[in-house]
Amino acid sequence: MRVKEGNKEKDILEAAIKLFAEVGYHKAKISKIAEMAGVAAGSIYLYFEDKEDILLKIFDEIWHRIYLELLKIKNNSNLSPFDKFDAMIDLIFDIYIENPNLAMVFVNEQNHIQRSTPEKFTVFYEKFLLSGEDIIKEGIEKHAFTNNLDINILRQFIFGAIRSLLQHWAIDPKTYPLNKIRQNIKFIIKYGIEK
Amino acid sequence: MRVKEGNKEKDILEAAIKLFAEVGYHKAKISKIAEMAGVAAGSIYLYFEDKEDILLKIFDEIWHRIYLELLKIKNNSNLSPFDKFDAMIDLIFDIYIENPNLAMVFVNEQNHIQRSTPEKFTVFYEKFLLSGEDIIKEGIEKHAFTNNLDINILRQFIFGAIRSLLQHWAIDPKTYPLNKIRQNIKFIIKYGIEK
Amino acid sequence: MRVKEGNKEKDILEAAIKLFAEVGYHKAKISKIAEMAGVAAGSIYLYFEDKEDILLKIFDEIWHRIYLELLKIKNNSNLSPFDKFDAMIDLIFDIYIENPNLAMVFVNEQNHIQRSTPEKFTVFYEKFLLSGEDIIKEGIEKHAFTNNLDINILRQFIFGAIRSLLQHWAIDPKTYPLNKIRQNIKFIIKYGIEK
Amino acid sequence: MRVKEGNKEKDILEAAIKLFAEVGYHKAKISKIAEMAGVAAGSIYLYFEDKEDILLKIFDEIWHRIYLELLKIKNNSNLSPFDKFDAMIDLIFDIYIENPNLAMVFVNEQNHIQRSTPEKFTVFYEKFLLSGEDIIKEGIEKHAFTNNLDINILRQFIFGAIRSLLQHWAIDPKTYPLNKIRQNIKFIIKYGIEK
DNA sequence: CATGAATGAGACTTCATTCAT
DNA sequence: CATGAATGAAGTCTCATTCAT
Repeated sequence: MRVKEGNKEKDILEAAIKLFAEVGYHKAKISKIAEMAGVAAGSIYLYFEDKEDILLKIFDEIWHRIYLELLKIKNNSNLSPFDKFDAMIDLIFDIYIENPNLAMVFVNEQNHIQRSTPEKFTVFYEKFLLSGEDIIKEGIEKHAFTNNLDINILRQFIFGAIRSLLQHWAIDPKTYPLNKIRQNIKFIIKYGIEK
Repeated sequence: MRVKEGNKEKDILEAAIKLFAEVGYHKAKISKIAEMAGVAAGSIYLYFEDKEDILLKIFDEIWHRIYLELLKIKNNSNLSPFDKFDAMIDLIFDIYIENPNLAMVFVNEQNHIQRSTPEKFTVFYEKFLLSGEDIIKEGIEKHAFTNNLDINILRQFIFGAIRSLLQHWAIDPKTYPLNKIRQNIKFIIKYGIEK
Repeated sequence: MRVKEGNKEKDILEAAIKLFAEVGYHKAKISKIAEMAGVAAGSIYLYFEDKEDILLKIFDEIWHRIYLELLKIKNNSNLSPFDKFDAMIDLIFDIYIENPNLAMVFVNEQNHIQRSTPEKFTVFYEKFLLSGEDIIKEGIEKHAFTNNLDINILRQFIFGAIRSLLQHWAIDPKTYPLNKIRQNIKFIIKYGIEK
Repeated sequence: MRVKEGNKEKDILEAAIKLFAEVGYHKAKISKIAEMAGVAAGSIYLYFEDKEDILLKIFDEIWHRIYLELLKIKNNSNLSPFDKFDAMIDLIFDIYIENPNLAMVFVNEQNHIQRSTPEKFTVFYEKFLLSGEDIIKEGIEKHAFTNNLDINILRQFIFGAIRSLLQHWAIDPKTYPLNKIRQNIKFIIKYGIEK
């Protein structure tokens, strides 16, 4: 009959996302996360192995959600390759509109965590990439997308660009309004800059 | 006996670039940098204010060089907008081909340092961005580039994409060969993926 | 439903003996003892004041049993001084044959607990020593034992030797088989090593 | 031209011996050792890997010294088996007379450290035991010592007894004066208690 | 009596930085 | 200028103990 049933882990995760977003993973102190989550410092270790495990679980959650959504898009036979492509871009944006702090953590710490403990990094990231690849492949096969491009490179190109822009939006939303970013990204990737 | 004179600062900088590339800024120890540079740990503080100052100077040097090169390109009236655009892409690539470790530091730590002490961050980065903007503006004015895009967004789009790809190349050069990356980037940005 | 009644304290004590034997007092965690005893961690504090109290009660039980047995031996007028001496040695061995883990705790932790909280240490230890002293005194008075020796020293000599050997037996029973140890101890103490 | 050359490590070791003797290894805090040694807490880690390494080095030093002395005794062809035996007992006593605190650490912590990290435990202990064995073997071969005893058991018997007595002496030197202990030990081991 | 989630004091250890030489 | 031993603040994590249920 625990009153807070299932809430402490979430509280900690949310506090961590907020603090990681504000000061970065390395400057975020466990004691501060605990304070923000309204729990004792030691309690964090009831839910997480160590500090890095918090970050790992943040990414696991993000990528799990993104992956599941992308799967729906990929398997939706009513959508054209370009529809799917647009939906894929929207997907990422939508999730981060919900939680701008998550965007910050996502863009700033993924490199760190992925290099630091690649073996523990969420499997959903890899699955997501593969599904994204499938969508692009389908576009090429259906002659909607050019076949002049390497899929690996294209994939990283797109996500690198998005990541960078989300980061700037999170810091300075006025110069980089989200809808404009979204439109611009879709436009460039489709048509390029050539007039 | 003046052979090494004036080299210590450079030695430290090079050692730092190497180590930051390998393990990241936060896990790089001053004592290790000193060892790699062949100087005493204390000597680092003769040339740099503190650990962050090393990173700051690395970025200052990079962006200074890039900026000066971009200025030449921008002011070269023999080049068409697309020539200038290509040259700008090449510029970044060329510098990192020289020093792959620099690429790693560049892509992994710029966010950190830029948010951590924005007031100290190199002025050349801003100058570089402005010059890049000028090149794009010129392209738009000369009706070479589309005017459907926001310049700020385009700029971050391009650099985000490049940064991400350089990072992947540094980790896994076989899957992401540099020349292919370069060609693909130029192609997408110009023409997009639509067939 | 009174089947287990009164057993929890014993369960905890047995679990503690096992764990203390395996990893030592300081590395034994209350939570692990609880798990091994099949009770909740908090329940341990219903039966014991604190962690040290568990150890105290283990020693209390051991020494109480040993003391009572020794009293019987001491007061058995049918036994010669050497019979009593042998019985005293056997007594200790017999108790530890029953429970090797107890031997480990006994030999490893007695020093610690005796120094840490001497005021709480079991009274039966002191009583045991006094009874042992009586047996030796009787042997001297009856001219069975030499009177060249200090009783205090002899007492510690014997128990130190036994403790050390029990410890080695517990770790490596093949090199130190219990019966051989027992015989050897009796022999040395009686006759010494001189041929 | 360091003033304190080579002294800090010794200061720390001596402070650690003192504190380990007083409160035991587990209750001894690094910060307290540092304070007693007159160094900063962090400085301890310039000389020792971690807390356990301090204990390891204490034992390494003790056993190294004992072993070297025992070697001299063993190889001294002027000594009879009993002379050698007596010298061996004296050896241990002499070293601990110099430093009673060392005796405490020796008797209280050897079990702990030997079980905790046996792979790191000093090699000199093993060498010492082997040399001690040789002396006993020689005594048996020369028909000075009885051949009714197992060497392994005898060896542990002797050292267990000595260790226990040293411990009591360290706690309560009046009841257990060192010379008396020494004499008694030699007597019992030679002749036993039988009159 | 029993539980076990929660606590929080406290320990070890790291490492950027200093400063006497 | 150069050194590198020394510093000590600060951070992560552990675990005996408590207490609301």
